[in-house]
Amino acid sequence: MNALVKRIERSIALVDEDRRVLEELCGSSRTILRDRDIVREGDRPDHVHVLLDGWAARYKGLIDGSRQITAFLIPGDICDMEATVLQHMDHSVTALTEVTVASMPRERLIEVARTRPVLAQALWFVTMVDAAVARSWIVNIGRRDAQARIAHLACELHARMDVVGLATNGAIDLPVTQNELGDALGLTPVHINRSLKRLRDEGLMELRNRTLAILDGGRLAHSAGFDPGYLHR
Amino acid sequence: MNALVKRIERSIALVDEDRRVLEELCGSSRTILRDRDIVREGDRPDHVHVLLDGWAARYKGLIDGSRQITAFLIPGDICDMEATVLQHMDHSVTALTEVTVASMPRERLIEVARTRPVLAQALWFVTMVDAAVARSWIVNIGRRDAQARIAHLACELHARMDVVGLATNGAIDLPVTQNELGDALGLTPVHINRSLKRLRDEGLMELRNRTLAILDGGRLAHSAGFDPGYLHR
DNA sequence: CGTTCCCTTGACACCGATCAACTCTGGTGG
DNA sequence: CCACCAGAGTTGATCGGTGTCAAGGGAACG
Repeated sequence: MNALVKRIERSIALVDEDRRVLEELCGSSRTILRDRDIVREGDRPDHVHVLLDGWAARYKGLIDGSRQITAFLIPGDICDMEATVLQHMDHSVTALTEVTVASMPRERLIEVARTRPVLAQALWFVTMVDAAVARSWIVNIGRRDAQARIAHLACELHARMDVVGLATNGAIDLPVTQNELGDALGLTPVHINRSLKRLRDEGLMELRNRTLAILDGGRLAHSAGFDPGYLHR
Repeated sequence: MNALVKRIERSIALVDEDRRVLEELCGSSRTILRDRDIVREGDRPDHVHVLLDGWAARYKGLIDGSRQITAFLIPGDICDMEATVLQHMDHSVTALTEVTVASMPRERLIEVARTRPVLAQALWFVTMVDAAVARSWIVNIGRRDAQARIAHLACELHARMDVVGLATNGAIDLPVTQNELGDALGLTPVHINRSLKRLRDEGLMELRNRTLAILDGGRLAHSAGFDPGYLHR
């Protein structure tokens, strides 16, 4: 089943007709290769993309060639809601793995939002959660040391994957390199590596073979100061 | 004139009736003292607050007693749009100065959004810009050193104040302590102070008597890697 | 005229960056 | 099947930006 629908129905009751309209909106999908951009800064896409499978990342590039990832996107996330109301994208979204995305025609989406209040509310909902996650990243990067930052991100991703049914008893697929983690957390890959080792040595979590295992969720969340309220499940 | 209306009309054309409805929504206003919270984490406010005058800040408190500011709010900004669709606030908003806020009844706001598509679009617009600013803060805190961070924030605030007509040739009122700047930028007040001194010594900007003077906008923006695109003016 | 914030400055400690080398793994082509 | 190679992970040594601690100065306010 469509990950977006699944995610929404965790929080908002849809009638059959809503669900049908939503799934029809996501009708046409295509696959994009790893390291390809799904949308790029400056674009004004006429379709809004929904991630159906795989991992993607929002990022902004800096003049010195580095980049900062501002969000990890998992199935059920919307890549470029911005495109509906703003003139152009102010950041890019890239595929971290091979992904499949659905394309919702922009005009049709706007019309649906106008004619089906519950779906409009659902779109508001996912947008606001997205913003809440961004704010929590500011807190994470601004106030926590490397180890807690990684731990907090692990908790967030596990919780979000759980919502769309992609978490199996304390483990998720996390096909993200240490380099990319560094770009997301404002740290160097070297330091990511050292901090992962400490988390592993302390029996809190383990990232190996592109899968993240939560070894002690309670202590991990505590050490990260993780409070899932902002995810609004 | 209402700062929210002014801000929206910079980007979206309103007919008289839209403007009238919007100003009526902002009809009842009150003033709140400095250091008082406007909304608090966990609240489910039945009114949505618009900042009409003064400065406020979104923040999240951490267990160790510190806090991270995730946004500065200026006239025309909405404090708690979250309240319209989510169960509860995931962060607090506090008054940095004495402020005056308008209270829009939640239900009435939702009804207006449903019946007046242009106003709905306007609400989307301010929400998306808010999110874009949050993402740019992630980049700022994640990738720039102290001096560039401060410079970038200065550029952002000047640009935003300009939109609502509160910037006068390179200077804005900025009634924010160095302590609060530290809470916003993930730095200690001591280091904020040193970095402000360097910015002053290099003739880039000056913060004194609660007013920010941009001395050399070009070099300041360059040193900060500031690209105003994300503000979508 | 004292008190309270806020700003300022110095000395020192430490977290994370940088630079560099090596290992491991999976994929590719001879 | 094996040799090679590129990307990713790992680890050590050293450097630098920022935090911490501490003390003092200045302005607003009762």
